[in-house]
Amino acid sequence: MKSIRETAVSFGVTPRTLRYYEEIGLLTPGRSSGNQRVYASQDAARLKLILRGKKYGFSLEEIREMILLFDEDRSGRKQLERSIEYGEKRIREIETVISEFQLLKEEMEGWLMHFEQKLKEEES
Amino acid sequence: MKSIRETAVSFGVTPRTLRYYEEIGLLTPGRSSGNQRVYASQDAARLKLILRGKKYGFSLEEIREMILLFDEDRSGRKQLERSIEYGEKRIREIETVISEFQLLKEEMEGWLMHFEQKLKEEES
DNA sequence: TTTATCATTGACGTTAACGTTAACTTCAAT
DNA sequence: ATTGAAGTTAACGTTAACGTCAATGATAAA
Repeated sequence: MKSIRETAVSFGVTPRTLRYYEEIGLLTPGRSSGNQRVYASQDAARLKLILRGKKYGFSLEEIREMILLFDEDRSGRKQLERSIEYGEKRIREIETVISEFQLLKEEMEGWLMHFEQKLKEEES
Repeated sequence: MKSIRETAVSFGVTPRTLRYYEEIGLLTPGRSSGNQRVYASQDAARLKLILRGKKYGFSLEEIREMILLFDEDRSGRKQLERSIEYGEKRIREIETVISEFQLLKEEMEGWLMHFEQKLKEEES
């Protein structure tokens, strides 16, 4: 059971971020006798999931939808499969970005060779 | 020579976007006798560059800096060496981005497996 | 020439994801 | 018991990248 600051520090975020995530329904930590937030391991696990999702370019709203679908639909797996498909679509998009960057890199290398050639011409 | 709407439509953006890009110094189209913006092929080329940069996740500010550097390099032909140096730096940066994206893709596949595993647990 | 669009500048509105401040309350250590 | 750090809610502030008027001028089609 950790406090809000301990949790925040261990995940590299601010307390405000944790309160905000709770505000939009992404986290639901417990409360102490004095009404202070207490974060259990399940909360930490969910936070880890959220931060990973963010890293992968999902908006908090998208992450919320995926988590809610998962929570609400434990018996019906149809929605869950759709969540997975959604993620796989994202992966394919990333693959596209990678290949485009590779193209850009090759373009730039060609552009550079043009100048390197000019430089050599001036040396001679 | 195209009007603002023609240009916007052909690039899939709105006129507001083009005015905004001009406002922050990303585009500098000419003006007609009646003070209306006219977009030449150079402007279209630059717009293409901007949109490609956006697609790769660069902010407009980052794109602005890159374009300014690019312009400096092109006008100062005496600084060929520095141009090449800059280009090589950019290529190394792009290589970093590519490898980061590849890592991201792998991690994301792991993230999805979290859901897929839960799916299998429900099956049993 | 008269519409019917289209364009211009200026200014305020919008959304996401928090930051910041205020005015308290609770906790931990002395 | 006191004090200083940390927590609470509520509400307003911030930034990027435009969206959306409003008032007015320019242009193209019939």
